[in-house]
Amino acid sequence: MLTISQLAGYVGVTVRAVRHYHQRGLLAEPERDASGYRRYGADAVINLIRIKTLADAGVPLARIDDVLAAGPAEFSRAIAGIDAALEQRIRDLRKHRQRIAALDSGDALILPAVVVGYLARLRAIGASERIVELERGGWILLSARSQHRIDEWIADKQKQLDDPEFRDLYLACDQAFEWDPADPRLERLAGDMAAYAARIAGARKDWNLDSEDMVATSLLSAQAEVSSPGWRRLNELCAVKARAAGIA
Amino acid sequence: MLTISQLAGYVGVTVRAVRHYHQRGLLAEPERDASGYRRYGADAVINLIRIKTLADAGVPLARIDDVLAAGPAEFSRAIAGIDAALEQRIRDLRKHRQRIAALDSGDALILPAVVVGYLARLRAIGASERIVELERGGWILLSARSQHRIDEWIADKQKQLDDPEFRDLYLACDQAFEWDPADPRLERLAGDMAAYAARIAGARKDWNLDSEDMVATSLLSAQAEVSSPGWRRLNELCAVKARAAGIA
DNA sequence: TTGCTCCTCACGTCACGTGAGGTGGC
DNA sequence: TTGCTCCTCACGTCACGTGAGGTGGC
Repeated sequence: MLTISQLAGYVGVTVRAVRHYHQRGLLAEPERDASGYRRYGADAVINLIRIKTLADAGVPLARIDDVLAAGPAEFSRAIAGIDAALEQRIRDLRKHRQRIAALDSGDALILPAVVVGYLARLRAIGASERIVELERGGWILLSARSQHRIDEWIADKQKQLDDPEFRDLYLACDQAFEWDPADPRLERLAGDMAAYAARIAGARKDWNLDSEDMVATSLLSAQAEVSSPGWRRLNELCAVKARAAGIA
Repeated sequence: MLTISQLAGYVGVTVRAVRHYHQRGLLAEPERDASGYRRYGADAVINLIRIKTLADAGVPLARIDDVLAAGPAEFSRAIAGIDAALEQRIRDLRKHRQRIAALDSGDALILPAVVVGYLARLRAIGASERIVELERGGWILLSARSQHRIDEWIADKQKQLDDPEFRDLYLACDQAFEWDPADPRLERLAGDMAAYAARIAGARKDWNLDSEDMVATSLLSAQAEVSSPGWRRLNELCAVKARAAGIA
C-alpha cells in the first residue's frame, strides 16, 4: 500500500492536488491506517493517472468526472473531442508564436495589410515620418470603428496617390507643418488646393458619403490639426477659398 | 475616439478585461467624456494589442508589465524567452495527445514498458487473466514505491520464466486458485515447489536481498493470498515443507 | 529528541465572470 | 419611453497554493 506522497510522487501531482480530487469526489477516499493516514492501492494509481492525464490536457475537473463515469463508447467519443481540442490549442499556440514575433516589427498586428501598404507608399513618395505617424493613428481609430469600410477607403486613397498633382499637394501640406502661420507659401498652397478641388469636383459628384465616411474624414482631419500653427492657418485659408468658390 | 466596447471589440478582448487591465495599472486610464465614459485613442489600441498578444501567449499579467516597460534589447530577450516557452508548450501538448490516446489502450501509461512486456509474456505462456491482473496490481504498487529497482526485478522474473520447470509450477499455482483446500493436488504441488526451491537454492546463495526486495516480495505474495482458499492452503503446505527442509 | 510525513481547516491567488444597482445617449 | 452602453462596487469561479496548528513514525 502507498502513502499519499508516494502516490502523488509516482503519478506526478502534488499531495494537495490528490486531497483536492478527494474533496471534489473525483478520486475515491481510500481506507485509513491506524493513525488516520490514507493508504492507497493499485486502483488509486490507475484512477489518478487517468485524472492527471485528462487534467493536463486541459479538461475541467467537472468534465473529467463525466468522462471517467462514461461507458467505453462515450469515453472514446469524449477522448476524440479532447484530442481535437488539443490539436486546436497547438494551432493557436503556433499563431501566438507568430504574433509574438510580430510584436517586434510594428504595424502588422495592429493594422489591416492594406493600410500598412498605404503607409509604406506614403513613405516611398517622400512623406515625413511625422505625417505617416499621424495617418497611422487615424487609421487605427478608423479600423477599430469601421473595419468593414477600410478596404474601400484605402482604395480611394491609393487612387488619389496615383495622381502626380495630388502627390505634390500632399507633400506640400506635409511640409507646411513647419511653416510659420505668416509664411506667404501658405496662401499659394491654399489656392492650389482649391483649384485642384474645383477641377475634380465633377468626378466626385457621384460619391456617396454616408455618416461613417463623415466620421472617417473628421477623424483624419482632427488628427491633422494637432499642434501645428502652420496647419491651422492652412485650414483657415482653405475654408475661405472654399466659401469664395461656393463649394462649402 | 473609441468607446470601451469599440476598443475591446476591435482587439478581441472583453470589456471587463479592459477594465481589469486598468485596475492592474497595465493599461493607462484614458480621458473621460462629459458623461464619465472612457474615450480611447490610437495609443490605447496599440497597447491593448500588445497586452492581449502577450496574455494569449500565457505571459502572466505581472510579467507583461515588466516586458512592456523594458527597453528594446530587454524586450527582444523577453520575447525570445516567451517564444521558447510557447515552443515547449506545443511539445507538451503533443505529448498530452499521445497520452490521451493511450488512455484507451491500457497499461502503457501506468506501468514501465518492461512490466507491460512481462505481463504480456505471462499471457503468452497461458497464465489466466486473473493472475495477470493480480501481478499487474502488485507491479503498480512496486513501481510507485521503488521505480528504480523495477528493471532489475523484472529481469529476474524474466530469467525465471526462461526455465520450463518454473513455468509449469507457475501455471500450476495459477490453476490452484480454483482448487478446494482438500484437493490432494495441492499436497503434490507444494512438494514439487519445495523440490524446485531446494534445487535452485545453490544458485540463489549469492543474491543480495535488501529491505526493498523484502517489501517487493511481501507485496506480491500479499496480493496472491487474496480471496482463494486453495491458495491459502497451498501457502501453509509450502511453509511446512520449507521448515521440514530447514530452509526457512 | 529531531526531522519528516501526515492530518484538517481555511484563507490566498490568478484573471477575469457575473450580477447588483444606477445613469446617460438615441 | 424603450433598449443599449456605460459606470462602480463587490462577490463568485477554477484549481489548487500556502500557511496555521497539531499529531504520528523513525
